[in-house]
Parts: sequence; structure tokens; C-alpha cells
Amino acid sequence: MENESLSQRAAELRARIHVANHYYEVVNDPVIPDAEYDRLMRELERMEREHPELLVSDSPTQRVGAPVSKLETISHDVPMLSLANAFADEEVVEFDRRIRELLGVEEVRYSTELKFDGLAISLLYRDGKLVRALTRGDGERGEDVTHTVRTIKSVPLLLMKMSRDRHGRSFSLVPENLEVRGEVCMPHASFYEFNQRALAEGRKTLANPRNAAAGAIRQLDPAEAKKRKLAFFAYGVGQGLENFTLLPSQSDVLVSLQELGFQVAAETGIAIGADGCLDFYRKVGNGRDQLPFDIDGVVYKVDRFDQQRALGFVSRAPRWAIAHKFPAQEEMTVVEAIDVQVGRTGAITPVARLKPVQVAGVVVTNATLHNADQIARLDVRVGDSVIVRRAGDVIPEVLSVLIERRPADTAPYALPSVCPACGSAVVRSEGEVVARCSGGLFCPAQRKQALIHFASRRAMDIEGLGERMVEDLVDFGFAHSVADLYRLSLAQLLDLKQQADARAGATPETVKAGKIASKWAENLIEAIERSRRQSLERLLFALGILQMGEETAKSLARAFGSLDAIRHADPMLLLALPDIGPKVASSITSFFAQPHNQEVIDALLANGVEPQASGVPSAALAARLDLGHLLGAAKALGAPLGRLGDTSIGRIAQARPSLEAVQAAGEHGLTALGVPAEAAAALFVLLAHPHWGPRLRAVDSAMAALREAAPQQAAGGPLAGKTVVLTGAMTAMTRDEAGARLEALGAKVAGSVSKKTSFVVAGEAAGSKLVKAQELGVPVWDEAQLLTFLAEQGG
DNA sequence: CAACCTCGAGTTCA
DNA sequence: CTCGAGGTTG
Repeated sequence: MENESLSQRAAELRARIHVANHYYEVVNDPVIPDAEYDRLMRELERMEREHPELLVSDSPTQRVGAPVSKLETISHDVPMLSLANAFADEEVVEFDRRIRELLGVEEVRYSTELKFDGLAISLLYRDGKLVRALTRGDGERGEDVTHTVRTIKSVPLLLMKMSRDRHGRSFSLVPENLEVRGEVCMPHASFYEFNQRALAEGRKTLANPRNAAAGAIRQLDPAEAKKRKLAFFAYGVGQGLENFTLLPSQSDVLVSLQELGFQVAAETGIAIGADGCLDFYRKVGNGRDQLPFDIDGVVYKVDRFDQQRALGFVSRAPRWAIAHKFPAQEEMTVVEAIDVQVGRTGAITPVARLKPVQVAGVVVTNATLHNADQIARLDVRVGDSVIVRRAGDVIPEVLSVLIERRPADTAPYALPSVCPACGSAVVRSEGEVVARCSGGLFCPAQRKQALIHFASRRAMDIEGLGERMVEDLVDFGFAHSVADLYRLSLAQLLDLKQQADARAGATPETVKAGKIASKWAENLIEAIERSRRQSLERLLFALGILQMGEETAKSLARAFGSLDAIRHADPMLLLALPDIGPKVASSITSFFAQPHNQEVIDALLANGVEPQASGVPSAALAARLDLGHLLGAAKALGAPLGRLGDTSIGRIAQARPSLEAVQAAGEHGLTALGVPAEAAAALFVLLAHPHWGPRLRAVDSAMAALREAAPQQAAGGPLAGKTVVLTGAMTAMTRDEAGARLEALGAKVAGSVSKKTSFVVAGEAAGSKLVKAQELGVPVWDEAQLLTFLAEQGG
């Protein structure tokens, strides 16, 4: 009897607190005084303490639970899709036009909403109780962050049908199963308050509200998350939409979500057609600064669900919605200094050191000035006030100088004439934009960059060998060239660590204990060991040969199959290969012509580096390795061709696969092909040349050997002649794997979208390439389509 | 030789 | 991501 009235009282308290909390947090119109709220809370807490059997998980006292040990990754029942983006008004007009066309209607009604700059979260309710909160993750799988999301006061732990008059609290039916989607963000007030306190207490401040919110949500300890006072705004329903069958539109669902206790942005509304959307965009844009939280644009969704269903999806994004982003934010700041960086190739890059400034959500302190031309164009000087923006919302860029704010005593900036790292002359060759340090590997900066490049993920992929480590290795003389890496011993690494710690002036407490240090050193040795058997194409790329990127390295490695063949290859042969012209060929040749480089390669091989041959030569290679290209290459290298012109070369190449065949046929064998007698004679004079003759024959037989190894044709693969571009992240396989499988079917996998692209495979979070594909009308596949296709073809 | 497609190189911040 | 420039193609 008494127990029953106690539990009734507890239920009543919980309900009153839930309602009060809802009006305070969500409606922003408190129904009871703070003191009264606190009193109810205390009473409930006391009852729960004295009668633990009264405790239920959705009690308002239970927002902060125990810390978790790690974040679990869980699959979304319904994937969380991304939205297509629009930046210009025209794109919105086009979006509306397409929708009207597809639906065959005159006019479309849109739900207009804010695009929060926070992080997307899915909330799962069972029988009205919050049971799970997941981050968006990759859209397919997210992290379980229920423990931190529970601490957000505007996330209802329990759903109730909140009538909108402030006295009513009817507990009418709530859906059995409902997934609510929305955005968690940190309001400016919370952000400001948190940082004020952090400053006062000497703790680290948060960089921006977005990252602060993301960081808070991913905390293991919910108490930490609670301190950041986050907010949640609902904008849609995932699973459980069937609960709203009586509601025919998105805007109705938003109202209904509000009635269930969720906060929905007040700015949300309805617009008719593109004009209505653009009005909304401008209105929100103008009021953006007054909003209590950050947004990075607005979203338009076709309002009617029947129309949404009719429109469907394109490659993981709904066709019925688009995000209209605000332009990259621009800010003013001051150039405090202009430094230069020395790159791996010696490129001297000026960098503006800026007075820290918030631009589009992050604090920017550096901005590249690219090169001397750019500096001259802008006339940036130390002390100038400049406008900075984040290009493509990522990389900071100096847009312009505010001349009127320039201090009196400034001078135009000039690049240093000597390298700041080694003192060698800085040279800028004719017609080049970049200035380079001439010190080569004598320059410590270049040596460091060369090592960093060598170890980087896309090259030899030596984990644990990052910038800091390389710095120490070079400074303390443990590594002069990349080959030295393969001579490092455990003892040397520990010695290095000690010296580095000593230099850093580390106190004994901050120095890692001996055991940890040795574990670290073992790991590095292990990583270096693994890299010994890295593929040939990676090794070629890792060597840092100018103009030798991943693509060139790949095609060279596949064509030749061995490092030995490449390092001794005749430039004439290189020049005959596809995608290698005079610049690339001479860069490769001059790299291998330097005794020092050959020594390093010898040392690598002597220390157990065994590059693995990988892949087969491309079919394009075989088609290209003919007499015409051989003679073309010879001509480019200055061979005396005399009267042998391009037309004659073409004619000969058509009929004769090799020099051998030409010699067998003799001079009149050529004239019989319609080649002028002087041209045929010139070729034979060339072949008799003491230098060019043997060289041509040698390259000719090398070409024959490569041709031999190359596949005869893309033997009619199902994708022969198709060019495919991959973008975004795949879930079932990596992009590289997907590329390899497409290539196996005869496709050419390219890096950028153009008119010639046959189709684009767009994974999750696809960016500009997807946009470009849509612009050019290139077909787009999603990952599922690709997998189906591969399964069909792969057998 | 001009237009076009690609690739290489450099860069920022959390 | 963006710029510049190398290479290919019509």
C-alpha cells in the first residue's frame, strides 16, 4: 500500500520534471521557477536513494551514467545518407527544375530547414524510451554514444505527447519504435561559457563549437560531455516513419516531433519553388550571426512524402533534397611574418604566419602564399591586414590585402636568395613559377623531406616514422640517406631517443619508461622490416624522383617488372613509353645518372630491400611500343634522321614491327611501302651510325621484350575501353581494391572526371567529383551497383 | 598548336 | 583541394 503510493509519487515527480525540462530546454518558456524545479529534483533523488527499487532508466536523475571503456561501432538499421550540395543560386534553380520535370508538376512545395554545423546523430526509441544513440559514422555504421547523448537536456529520455498549451500534459500514445534523426551542436553561449571557465582554470580551450560538440559526444565519460551543455535539434525520422502514415509530409513530421518533445529549429518553414527557397536562404543568411549556434547552410526537402518516394535516390543521396551552403567565410587578420618552407624537391614556398583568426569554424594561423608570383600579385607585406578564407572550406588562402590599413614602414617582400636551411643559392629557372634550393641532398631540409616522403603511407608505408622521428634521425646523424634506415639497430634507436629527450630538456617524469621506449623502438624496427618487401611501384615512388608520382611509378614498375631494368633503362626507351615525355624522361634519367643515387639504391638492395614486382603491364603499353615511337623518341633525343620525316616513320611503323624486320626487308623493302628513297636511305645511314645504330638496336630489342610481356589486348574485358572514376569511401573494399578489380575487367581507372569518363562510382561522402559527374551528365553508380556488377562479372 | 585530360606537388588542421 | 604543367590528341 505504502509502496504503491511511493511509486506513484515518484512517477508524478518524473513526469513533472520531464515536462518542466521540456518547457525550459525545448520550448524556451519555463513553466515553473528554477527553485521549484530544483526542489522536485532533490525530492526525486532522495526517494530513489532511499528506495532504489523506484529507480528507472528514464528518470531525469539518470542522465549521467557510468563511463564506458570504448565506443562500440554499430550498423544503422536505415543508412544515414548524405545530401547533394549547392553553392550557387543557379544550382538551386536547376534542382527545382529537375524535380518539377521528374514529378511532372508546375510547382513544388519544400520544407526549408537549417543545416547545422554540428554532428548528425540517430536516436532510437523503444516504447518511448531512449535506448540508443549513434553517430552518423560512414553512414552505414556509427558509434554508440548513448551515454553522452543522454546528458543533452534537449534529448528526451522519455517521449510524451506534449500538448502545446502550457498546462496540459496528456500522456497519449507514443510510437513503439521510432528513430529520430537530428544534429547535436554546441550553442555559442555554452561554448563561450566553457572557454571562459577553461581560461580561468588554466585548462585548454576548445577551438570551435563544432569540434567541441564532436569531442564531447565521443567522450568516454558522460560527466565530461555534460559540462559542454550541448543541444539537439531534430530534423527527421529514420525507421518508424510508418508511425506517421497519417502525416503526408516532412513539415508535418517536424511538428509531430515537436509534440513528442523534440526541439526543432524555429526557423524551419515551408517554401514554394526555387524562389521561395532562395528567399529563405537569404533571410537565414542575413540572420545567421544572430543565431545562437553555427550553421553552414540551409536544406531544402521536397515536402510531400509521396513525391519524395517518386523521386527516390541517386548514389546514396536522396534526389528530393539538397543542401545550399553559405560561401566560405572570409575574415580579416594581420600578417605577422612571412616564412619560407623547403619542400622535398627543394621548392621554396612562402607561408604567411597570421594572427590567429577564426575562419569558418577553425582557427587559422598559417596560409600558403604559394610562390613569389602570388606574393607579387597580392603585394603581401609583413604587417599587412589581409582577408583570409578557407578555399573549398579546407585550405586557408590569402585573398587580398587591405592597402588602406598598411602601416607606414613596410617594404615589398622578397624571397630569400639563399636557402634558410642550408645556405645554398635559391634559383628560379626560366619560365618556372617555383624557386628552388639548389642544395639538393646536401640541404638538411630536403633530406628530411625526402625521408618523410620515403616513409609516408603512400610510399613505403613505414608506420611510426613521421616528421618528428625523421627530424631526430637527421639531426643526430643516424640517417643521411634512405638506405640508412635499413641499417638501424634497436640499440641505436634507444640511443637516439635518449639524445632527443635530452635535447628537448625533458624531465625524468616525462621521459618514457625504458620498457615503453624499447617497445616503441621494436615497433619501428618491425615496421621498417615490413617495408623491405614493399612493391616495386611504391619503392620507385618513394625514391622521390622528380616528376615520378604514383601513376608514373606504377606504369614504369609494371612495364619493366624490375628495379634493375629501370635503373639502367635507356632514356630513349623511357621516352617511347606512354605518358612519359621529354621532361619526365630526363628527370628519371638524370636521377639515375647521379652516382650518389645509384649508390643509395645499391645500399638499399644490400640491406635487404626486395621490391616486389606487382601487376601486369597495361594493354596500352603494348600498343604503344612500336617502331614509330622508337624513332620518335630517337628524334627527340637528337638522333640525325636526315630526310626521314614523320610521314615516312608512320608508314614504316605500320608495316614493320621492329628494326629487325626493317633490316631484313632492306632498303627496297621500305621503298616498296611507298617510303621515299631518300627517307629509306636515311634510316639505313642512321642504323650504320657508330653511336645511334647499336643504341637503336638495343632499345628495339628491349621494346620487343616488354611487348612480349604485355597482354596482347584488353582481351575484350567487359569494361574494355571504359574509363572509370572512383570517389568517396567504399565500405566493402578500399578504393584501391575496387580500382584493381575494375582494371582486371579491362577498365581504365582515372583520377578525375571529364567528358570521357564512362561512369563514376560514388561511395560515401563523395565530393566534387560527384558534383562534376552530375554536371557533365556522366552516369553515377553507387557501391551496391558496383558490387552487383563485380559479382556478375567476377563469377 | 590548341584544347583537353591527367598527373604531380604542395598545403592546413584536428 | 587547387594550381601548374606535362602529355596526348584532333
